[in-house]
Amino acid sequence: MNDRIAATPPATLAELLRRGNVFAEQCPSREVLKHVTSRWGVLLLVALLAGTQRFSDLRRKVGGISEKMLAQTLQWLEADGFVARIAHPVVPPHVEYSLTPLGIEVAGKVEVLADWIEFNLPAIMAARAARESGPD
Amino acid sequence: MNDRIAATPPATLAELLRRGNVFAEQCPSREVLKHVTSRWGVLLLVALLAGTQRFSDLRRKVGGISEKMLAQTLQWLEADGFVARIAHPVVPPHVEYSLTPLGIEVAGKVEVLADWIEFNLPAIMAARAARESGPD
DNA sequence: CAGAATCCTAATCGATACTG
DNA sequence: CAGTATCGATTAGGATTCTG
Repeated sequence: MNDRIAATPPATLAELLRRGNVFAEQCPSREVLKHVTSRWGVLLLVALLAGTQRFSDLRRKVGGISEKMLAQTLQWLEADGFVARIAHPVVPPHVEYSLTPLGIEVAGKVEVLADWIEFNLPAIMAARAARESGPD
Repeated sequence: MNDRIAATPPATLAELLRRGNVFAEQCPSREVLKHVTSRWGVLLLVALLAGTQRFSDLRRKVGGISEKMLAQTLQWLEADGFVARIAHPVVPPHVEYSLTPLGIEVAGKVEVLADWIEFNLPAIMAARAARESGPD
């Protein structure tokens, strides 16, 4: 990755940002992060934590997702090595999606974030309300 | 929140997805998640972990961000209670942004995710390469 | 059933210019 | 300096149709 900032030794994204470098946008990780944190990426990853599922299962489970977005997001995640796709060559096509070991890990991180937000929603909404009415 | 699924007792997003409900899209947490995982939201949160900073500092530090997006994203995060904005009423305007306690927490989760990706990029790229050439 | 292809709309983003 | 306003370009995303 980042050829031009390769000199910086042990740099996580966080490190880079703290230092002031931050042209990490030309780094592949930006792309991966985008897939993972995309609207449907988050939901699909968490949904797939429940185990192997078929295309239509996911479509039903995730809800408002269109076929197009489902297919596209699955392809992103597959290309990133997070999702494994297994197509059974039977007459009515049967394809199963599951998380790879790598995918299980990211999905875990995403789930932590999503759950934190869900859990802290009351506090968040409270802070929002307090700001609106309170300290004008 | 979610009036219609209020019956479900202790439901995290993950729980909802695993069960098959998942119409969490009409839930405020979807919005918060969107702000937090947005392209610039991620970067700003992590950047702000370094401490209080001014508008132009953030603009410089985050890099490719436009003024518009910086202002907008900061407003989102402020409205969600993650960022505190302090404007000093001096002649050349001086405004400082920092994370609230709540913001420090989410930023931490986001940082974990971002760092995981950064750290595992080699493995991700390897998986990608292997799939392209290998098991046709 | 799984998905590719097409078309189309609405939202997003970025650059520029302007204001207090 | 710290924004807001506006506009054009890009993109995400949805609905529909078609195929193996």
